[in-house]
Amino acid sequence: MELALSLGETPKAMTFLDKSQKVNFGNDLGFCMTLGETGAEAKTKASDSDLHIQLDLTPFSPVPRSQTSLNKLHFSWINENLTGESGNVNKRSRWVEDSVAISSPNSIVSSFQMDFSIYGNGRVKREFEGEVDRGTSSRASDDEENSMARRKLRLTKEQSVFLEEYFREQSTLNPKQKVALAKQLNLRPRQVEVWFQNRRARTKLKQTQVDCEYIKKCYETLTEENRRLQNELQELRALKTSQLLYMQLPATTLSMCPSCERVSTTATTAAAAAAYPTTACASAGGMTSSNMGLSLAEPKLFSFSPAQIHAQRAAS
DNA sequence: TAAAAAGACCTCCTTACGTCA
DNA sequence: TGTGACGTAAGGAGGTCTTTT
Repeated sequence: MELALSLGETPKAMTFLDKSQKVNFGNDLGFCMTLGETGAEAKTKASDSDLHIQLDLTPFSPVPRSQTSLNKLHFSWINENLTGESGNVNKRSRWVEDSVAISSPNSIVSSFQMDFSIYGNGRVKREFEGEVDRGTSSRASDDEENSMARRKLRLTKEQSVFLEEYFREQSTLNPKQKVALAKQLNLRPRQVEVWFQNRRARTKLKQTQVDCEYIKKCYETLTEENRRLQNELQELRALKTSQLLYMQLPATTLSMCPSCERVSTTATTAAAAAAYPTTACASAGGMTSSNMGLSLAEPKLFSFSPAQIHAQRAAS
């Protein structure tokens, strides 16, 4: 394990481009913390006597994973400052805000930035190089700047993880928190803001997908239930009809209207009167089950074939 | 005190870019 | 090496809310 701490005036303005010159840590993680202005500001103030402080921690000091959610990030410095001795997550927000509150434009603290460019596994992130290039390249043409403005900068894994952890606790940021987070992660406040906006959109999209799946399952379940109930209802109706005929109607009162060919009980019953209220049906000469040789005892009571009906008509 | 203007921030939609199979 | 799918950073439009004038 190696710890390198640099305090004091730097011979030149520090930029995060310098990390390419640092030790190759192999699988270890490099951690560069910088106090001072970086990027364009650092470039423009390179000749100033501003104090620049750079702290390199190589690699991360081991931190127990079990303390707080933040500890899982293995950002030891953050853990100490954001979670405090009690590990109370609420302290993080307070500290983040305080870090802004105590900042003044002229203080060293105000220009504090933390480089989260972790270059492990020999993989060098170029995002910040582009960021710095963009900021320091005052000689770039407007066209180049315009094209760079749209250039997409992927956040490092560590930045994303940290933002995710923060988002898990609160999905929105107030302006102070936004600025503080941006400073910690060496991002622009706008980037932090956009990240939270997109993150909320992703959360909402996922929730919508989950809701859709749930509603779809509910729909399928209800459709099946509805089909089952419809079948049951049909059976019950058939059963009820047959019971009514068996229990309430005499066998000889079943009749059929020759004109409309509908089967009914005799017109003298209330049920028949309700079923065939027209005088045509009532006076047309009903076809009784008795004169057709049918019996209510037979299930095929209502099964009159067209030939039967035709024969009955001809006879009448 | 009410109304208009300004600004910040949000959601929604879209675009552009980086990554990966 | 080229390509399409996918994830995501970022831009823009339009709405809402708060503050200022």
